[in-house]
Amino acid sequence: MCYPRFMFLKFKDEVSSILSNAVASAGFETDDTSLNESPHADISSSVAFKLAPKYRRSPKDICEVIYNNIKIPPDSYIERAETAGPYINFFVSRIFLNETTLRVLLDRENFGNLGYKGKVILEHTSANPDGPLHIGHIRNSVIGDTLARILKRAGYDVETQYYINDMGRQIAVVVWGLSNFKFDKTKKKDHAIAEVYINANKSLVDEKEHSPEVNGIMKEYETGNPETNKKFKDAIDTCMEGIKESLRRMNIHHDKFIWESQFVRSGSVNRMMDRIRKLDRAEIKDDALMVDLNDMGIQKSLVIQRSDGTSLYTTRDLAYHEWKTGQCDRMIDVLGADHKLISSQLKAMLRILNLKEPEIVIFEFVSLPEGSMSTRRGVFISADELLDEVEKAALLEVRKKRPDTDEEFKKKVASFVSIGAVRYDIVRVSPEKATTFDWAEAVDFEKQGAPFIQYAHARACSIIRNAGDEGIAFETFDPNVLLEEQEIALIKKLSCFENAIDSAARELKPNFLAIYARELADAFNQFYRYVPVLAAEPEFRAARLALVDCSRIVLANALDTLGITAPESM
RNA sequence: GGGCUCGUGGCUUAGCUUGGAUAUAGCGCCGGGCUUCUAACCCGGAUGUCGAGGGUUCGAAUCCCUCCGGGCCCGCCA
Repeated sequence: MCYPRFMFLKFKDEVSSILSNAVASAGFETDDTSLNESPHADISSSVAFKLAPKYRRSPKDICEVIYNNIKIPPDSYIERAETAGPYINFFVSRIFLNETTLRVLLDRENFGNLGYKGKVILEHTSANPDGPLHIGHIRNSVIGDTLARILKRAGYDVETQYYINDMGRQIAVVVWGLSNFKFDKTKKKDHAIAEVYINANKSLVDEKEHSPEVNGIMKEYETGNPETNKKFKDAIDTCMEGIKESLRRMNIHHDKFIWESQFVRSGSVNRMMDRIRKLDRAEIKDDALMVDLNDMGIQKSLVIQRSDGTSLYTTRDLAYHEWKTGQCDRMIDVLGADHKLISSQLKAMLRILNLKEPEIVIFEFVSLPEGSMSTRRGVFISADELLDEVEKAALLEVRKKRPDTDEEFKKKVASFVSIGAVRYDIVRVSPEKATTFDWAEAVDFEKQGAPFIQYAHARACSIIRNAGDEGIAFETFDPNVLLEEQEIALIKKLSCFENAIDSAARELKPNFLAIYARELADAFNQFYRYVPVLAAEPEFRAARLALVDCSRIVLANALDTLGITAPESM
């Protein structure tokens, strides 16, 4: 038996095509069927409004004429169409509902794969290795990792990269600091590096005579002094060990770590500068190489090469993107709002050079109630501290709610609940929203966050488990008996998973999926409350168990795509 | 000063790209529900000049303009 690949998306396509035909046979012309989601229907069209001015007739009138030309074939995903004043409302059919359940049970953990093809390189986090990740950095990490998971589920071959800015002044400060200040071996390594970095910065401000030493270190690294190289590598490896540990704790993995210095060493930065020098728009000003980007809407000239001949961050970033261009179909960079200007300069330069431009996902800053964070000044809340505190609060919660369980179970639950809560809180809000960190909110488990969704999944597992214990089978079932309002609402919601993945992948908006997951959990909880499963008559019981299994699968897929554990028990 | 961006009930927030039916949801508040598959749950209620003003439109939270407020950026830093 062969089921159509997409559920809700296919329904939408079918409505669109049937409506287009109806519009045409009614004698109207438009390429926009104006389909919208609506509380009044499964999908709704306001096409009559669009046609009204052109044909000088009332929307209601036009709507009526189009409606009379709608022909729904048998076996359609569309049950019926209705007019409601100027609107045409469409409703899904029994076939659609039945096939949705069968589709989920067939595809299982692959449900949601849209068959998109191509290689994507997604860069995220890329925090400077001068200290631990803080709560601003992990907004980048969580958005980036969730996007990578969404794109993977949609079918893309995704490679994630962490770009290590090892040639910046801040790393030179760390290297200088390591030979002048104590490295606290009792601390987690990235935190110990931060301590050195903060002390070094303080003394560089107080005792300005050390500043040339740092400049010297930087210069030696750019030219490639072996002894200096080793110092840099040791410092960075040390810090990255701690950063990777924090990322691992949050279920975040990078496929590759790319050092910006490799592009200097390989000569590709020099080749890039030579190539740019030959451009008509390039000019030498005070011995520095500049490019005029005024016609690209960027007033500021971009400096490509310093007057001493060395490269700049942007130049190296150009070489990095040139390198990526040859290896993928799409490049995505997740960057903080401070990179808005520089990323548009980068894109403009790549366009001029006829190279692939990255798609940039910008997220706004996370600040503390007292102001913005700074690793350099030591003003930040680390990801480790946040996770520790949230985990502590979660443990209290588990003790309260599951006093019957052993300590090991409680700790395990506290761990995945806290990580889920942190990830979900970050990913549920639009990246373009600037946020202020709030401890009370971070440790609040009352709100409908990740634990709400995880709990719905655990409930579904529990029913399946109980059915197994009682020897109740549901391999064969009749989906036609799923007629309760909550059952139908739940199946419709299951069918929208593909839609959620599709729009999140298309628009690079991970928050779409976060909202979907919450709505799915909501639909399942209502079903759970009103529709008995194990206590129902056998034919209903089998179909409902199948629906519970579908819910379990899609909840698990949604949680997995959000990088959050889908627990069997909590 | 210039550029970009955000402003939606007490708080957090969806929708804005592509204008359409009573503006989404959560927290908190008020009231109800555990002899029933895990109550980290469910149900009901109160709470909105969608920052302000103007414009376009049959119709604006959504598009345009002005203003106000917050954030970010404007280095031969990264």
